[in-house]
Amino acid sequence: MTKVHSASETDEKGEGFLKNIAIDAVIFGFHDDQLKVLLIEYKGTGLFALPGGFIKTEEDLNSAALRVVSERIGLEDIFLEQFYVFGDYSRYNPVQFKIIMSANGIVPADDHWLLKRFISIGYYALVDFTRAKPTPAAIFDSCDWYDLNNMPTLIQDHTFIVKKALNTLRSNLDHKVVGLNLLPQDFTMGDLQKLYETILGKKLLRPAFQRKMLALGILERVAKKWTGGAHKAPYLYKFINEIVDFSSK
Amino acid sequence: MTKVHSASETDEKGEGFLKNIAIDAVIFGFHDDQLKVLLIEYKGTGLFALPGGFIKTEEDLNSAALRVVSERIGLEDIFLEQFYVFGDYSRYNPVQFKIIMSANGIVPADDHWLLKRFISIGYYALVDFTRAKPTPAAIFDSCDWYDLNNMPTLIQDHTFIVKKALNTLRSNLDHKVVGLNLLPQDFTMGDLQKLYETILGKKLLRPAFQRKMLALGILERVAKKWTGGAHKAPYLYKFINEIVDFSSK
DNA sequence: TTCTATTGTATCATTGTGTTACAATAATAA
DNA sequence: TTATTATTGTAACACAATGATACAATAGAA
Repeated sequence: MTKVHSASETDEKGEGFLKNIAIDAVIFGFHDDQLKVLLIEYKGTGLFALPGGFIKTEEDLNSAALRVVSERIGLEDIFLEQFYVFGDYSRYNPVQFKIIMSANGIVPADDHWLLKRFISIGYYALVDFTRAKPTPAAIFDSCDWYDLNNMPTLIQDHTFIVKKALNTLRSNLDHKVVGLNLLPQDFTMGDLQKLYETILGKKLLRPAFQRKMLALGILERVAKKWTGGAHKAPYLYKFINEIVDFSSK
Repeated sequence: MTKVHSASETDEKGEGFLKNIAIDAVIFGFHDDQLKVLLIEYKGTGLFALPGGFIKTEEDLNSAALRVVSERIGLEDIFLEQFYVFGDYSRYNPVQFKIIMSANGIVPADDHWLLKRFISIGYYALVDFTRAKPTPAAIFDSCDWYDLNNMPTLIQDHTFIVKKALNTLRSNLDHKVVGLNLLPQDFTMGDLQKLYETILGKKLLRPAFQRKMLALGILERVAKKWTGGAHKAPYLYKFINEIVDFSSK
């Protein structure tokens, strides 16, 4: 939920946005053998949250989600997918939003639209860490990457939302080509394996992993090789085309 | 979308419900070797649609979905799961709802809440056909089962929603025990195989199917046998406990 | 008792995966 | 130049899962 970045969103009635519906985005990156999540911090509150936003009156839901994510990281080519809708009544807690608005000099009326109950549609995004440019909105103190297992406390049920997003990512690992979106253009088989191991939270056997990945037929060896340490140079790979889902196999 | 069954839902402002959010339910049943879907017909319009409803102000989203489904089939023990949120702006078409309301003697003002744009949260349900009791609401002419591949034309994007629900069901077939919810208490291995074949839309090999199902360890042989034709009597099985998801395997 | 249709399962081939082993190689050091 | 070392690429084997065929068991009908 609840990036409040434009004048219209602080409007008492929320004209121009759909009521009672928010989008929360779990944006995953991968760097230094760590899964990262993008979090924002509301100005002057010390409150951390997932990036989020609302749906404009004439905007497609998925477009709204893409807008919310790309505003935060400055990229357009993003893997983005709905994973769950969070709609328990117990999520409803207007107090925190009063604090956030107060810290921005807004004293909302009790029937301000942002203090109403919201159903939140959860999206998860996979982005290339090396190209993403975390960009805070006006009412954020910060917008940055955090290690998945070293996050600050988040508002509402956002920690749970991250957990659920990770579970979705894990179970999609067999069906979708995840690396395509989390790794730079070229990468070694070791890089890819590290990514998988980090997402799954367990070690994989190298020969079996390599054999399986090559058998998928979605990797292409780039003729170039790596330079670096005192050992055999690994191949660099890239993904062949835009095949993203191969669940039919 | 858009079962209009209580006085409050025809209220101009939609007091008591969340705005801009609807629930659409794809309720699957299985009978005569056919997958069935429950459809409703709006009174005096010839318009067919999925059963649906809205979320009460203090109601959990999933509870609302359960309420919507159980009101239609009179069962409480239902497998029910979110599968997608339909939120394209092109879904928005208030004309059909004017027709539906007119046919019920309501002439809505142009800003009637039901004529606003709705985001629809799609749920699919699996129910025991033999125990379900399709029950129309006051403003329906009918509420009945239809063969999945012989449905009438549906309003809005409801045909697409059914298609997407079926795809979800198919890809969940490996992870969830589907038969538990679509078959009566006791069934033969042939019944179970027919169900799988119907969902997947293709033939399966009998020995492999039987071996795999038995290996899952979720079936229990009921001592009784079948009586009927001029051949060996099959065993009757039932599902052991409430294991519904075994994706950890 | 014989015949027929269907069920339960054994069997074998093929494929996929876990595991170990080892040759190939890129830098460094002798 | 040659050995050393760390890592990569892949062969090879064992084992499990699955596709496919075959056949014995059996319930009713002829």
